[in-house]
Amino acid sequence: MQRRFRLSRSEDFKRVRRTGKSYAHPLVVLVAQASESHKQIRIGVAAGKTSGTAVHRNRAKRLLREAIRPLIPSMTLRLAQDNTSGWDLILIARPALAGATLTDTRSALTNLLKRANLLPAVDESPG
RNA sequence: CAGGCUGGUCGGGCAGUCGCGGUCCUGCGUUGACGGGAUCGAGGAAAGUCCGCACUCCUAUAGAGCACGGCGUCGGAUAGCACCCGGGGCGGGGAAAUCCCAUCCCUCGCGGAUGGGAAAACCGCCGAUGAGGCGUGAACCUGCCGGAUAAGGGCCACAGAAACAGGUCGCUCCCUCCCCCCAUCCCCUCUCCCACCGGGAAAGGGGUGUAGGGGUGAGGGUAGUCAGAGUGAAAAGGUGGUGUAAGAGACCACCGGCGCGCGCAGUAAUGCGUGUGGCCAGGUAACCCCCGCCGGGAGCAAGGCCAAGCAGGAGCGAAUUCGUCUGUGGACGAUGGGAGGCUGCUCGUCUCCAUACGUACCGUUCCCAACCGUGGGAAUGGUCAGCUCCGGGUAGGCUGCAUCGAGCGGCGCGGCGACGCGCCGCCCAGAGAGAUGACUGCCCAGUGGCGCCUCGGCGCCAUGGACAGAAUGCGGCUUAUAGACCAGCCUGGGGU
RNA sequence: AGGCCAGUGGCUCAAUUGGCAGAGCACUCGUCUCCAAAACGAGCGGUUGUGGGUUCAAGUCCUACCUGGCCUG
Repeated sequence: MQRRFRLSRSEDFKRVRRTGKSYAHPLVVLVAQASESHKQIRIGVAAGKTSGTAVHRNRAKRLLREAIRPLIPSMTLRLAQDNTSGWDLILIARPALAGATLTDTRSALTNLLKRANLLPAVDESPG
């Protein structure tokens, strides 16, 4: 995931965390909010101190980025279908993510994105 | 072969696919939220932040004093360092294996577990060289380091007479008093001898007590003394003797410690030897303190630059008439005027202002009323178009900041070493919600299982790689770390 | 990045100049009660966060580490 698709501003994080809608999973938490200022998907990744030391925090964030990377084209397709505006997403790692594999994380993310109505429900093979 | 210690190196490798960040180059009928290529991309600790620096600001080549803090054996190394290197002193640790014995267990053997012990030689230490004693004695590792004579203060619980110094108990000496014993003297009784006036000897009892000797007890002393006094972590050198009224380093022999002098070794700390002196010299300075040395403070979220905006500050700053309506407070319109925007300037156009300053608004102080909110009065200060200049802090962008450095690698030389010098070669991560990841295959250590035999090797299968992620940089230290390899040293056993 | 503080029984806290680790609540047992509660009495419960050091002696002093919390911009 290239850097320009990432959420990086501190005020953006605050706004999404305050007004966005959240979806929880034992491995990860998704917070999503529609945005009118741009027409794309921006994704921020966070791992708190409860995730462990710096090694574990970095590993959790890499895992989340690698897991959501193949799901971005489906989401853009879905947004093109709805002709809606852009979306800001935040993925927050939970402590159990340290022992998870890539496939576990990817299925968890697919589940969350379908619940958030950000993936085409008909498409059963993402990526 | 088994085990130990120390030092050093590495910290999985190769290939493929997808993905991320930096730099450079590059493509275009589409200059894009576009594509392509090359190259580079975590560590020995990046960590903790315990020290020392570079660099930046305060703020100026941080210079002096005080306070405060840190450090403190000697020499060296270094830009610097308290922790680096090499010495010195004092202290602590130092497995197992081998042999023997005891007990227990079992698959009964040259078995295992636990506990205890270990000769000679050699070595180390104590002991004047010795005799003797102690030690299964190693390699090696590790903690600490100014001053408590001869600046001063504090503290040393409990116990103990006493915690550092005079005194207490005690031991002596002297004086006084009481008592006892002995000797002298006197008297009485009995026995024996000479012998018959009597004398002598011995035993027992009593009395006297002046002078004499000894002992016990009590009281007292400007007396001597610290040998002894159960305690305690610690009690003023140790052992033996001389000596004395009693004692004591008071004196003597040997030894221990400290100070001073000399000689030798060493740059020095210090060590060894020797002479001498007096034993007055308890511990604690990781208690205050004294001596010597060092330190200005803050930190890359330091600091610099940029655009916009805001708080705030300073300054400039114009003043006409006419008409209509009216509740006479004002409102509207016109004319010209003022300030500014658009522009390089003029014209033009647009916005705002205007006798507006008052029965306005905002504060402060005082008085009155009121339960409060508040209201009334007085005094006093400020504001009332707009523009110009200065101008923050935070957030944002650029920078500091990623190639020139206390830099890295190799070789050689010097040094025990930390390290230094010379030559050659190289440029080596740089983000900013924070890049180095994921998957697959093979190999390499390691572990487990199975099979084969020459009994420690081979083959197959499965499993499988720790601690940990740069954020201004660097040098030490500390802490975490699966394992692998190399070198040196030491102990024990076996073979030759 | 820098600075500061704390860690003591299950919980909340004391411990003066280094000198026998304590209090309240909780728990257990007993008295009281028909039974509880309350009250009263007794008891249990500690490697003072961990390691090393100084000292005769460490909760206290020094040092290294671990955990938790707070402050500044």
